[in-house]
Amino acid sequence: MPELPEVESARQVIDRYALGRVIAEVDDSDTYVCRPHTPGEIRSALLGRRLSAVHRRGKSMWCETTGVGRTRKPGPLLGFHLGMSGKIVVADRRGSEVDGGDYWERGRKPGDLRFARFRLTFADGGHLALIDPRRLGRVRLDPPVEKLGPDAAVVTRPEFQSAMSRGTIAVKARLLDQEALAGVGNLLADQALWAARIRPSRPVDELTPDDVDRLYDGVRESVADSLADGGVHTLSFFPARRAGGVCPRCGAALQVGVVGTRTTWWCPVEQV
DNA sequence: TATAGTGTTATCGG
DNA sequence: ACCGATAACACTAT
Repeated sequence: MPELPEVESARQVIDRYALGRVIAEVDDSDTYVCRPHTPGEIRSALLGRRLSAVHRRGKSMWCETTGVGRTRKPGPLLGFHLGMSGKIVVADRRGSEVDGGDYWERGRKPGDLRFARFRLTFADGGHLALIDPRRLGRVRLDPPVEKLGPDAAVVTRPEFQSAMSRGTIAVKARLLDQEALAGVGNLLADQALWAARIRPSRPVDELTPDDVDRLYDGVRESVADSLADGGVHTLSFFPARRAGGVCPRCGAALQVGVVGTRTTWWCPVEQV
């Protein structure tokens, strides 16, 4: 289930395997995943064009599109969000697939399009599909990416300080706010707060400048590690995050609760 | 068998 | 304006 590193690997799959191919057909019939568009709206915007570039900010991706004519006229942006169960697969003419890695959905067999909620068919016979059993993902034209905060992989310290200022909300809830900081999900948030030794329920207005500094380091380090190691499952705090789990540093029994509506694990001894 | 879940968005109430 | 809670989505893992 995707967080920032999994979205980045999906972006790389599109970048490497889908760019430049001409769009010959579009299945945008899933009205929930393609909301607020009506069926055929994305199709008619994309037919005959090609994907020319792909970007990521936080957990959102979008493709630039261009016409195939001499002018390569820029067209609408095609946005993707993987939600909680989404996965991008790109296939060649023979149906042979590549995807962003085996990070979830271990049971799915390559080529299984049962849960394809959106599909571009290319003129060469291959396709790009969003596989998404729970339909929590999203495909839309011209996604509002300008509303997102700075990307967690490249956010600067001053930007982060600004994102953590104002209000009284729990620090974990703020980390999860994609308009404040884009790309931190539930697991990365727990990891970063554990690394910084900060209790997830601490109100942001009670954080000291030193707390914010350590949290910045924790976020950057957690994101960098998960990007380097291929996903949030590789994070050091992840294995402890279960019933009976103990703090990997001090061995204390972890505490579990709900913060910012999400299940949260933390070390009650070290995270104060 | 029952329940929780690595996400987002909209809405309601305080 | 801010914040917490809830529902919706529909499937998988435990």
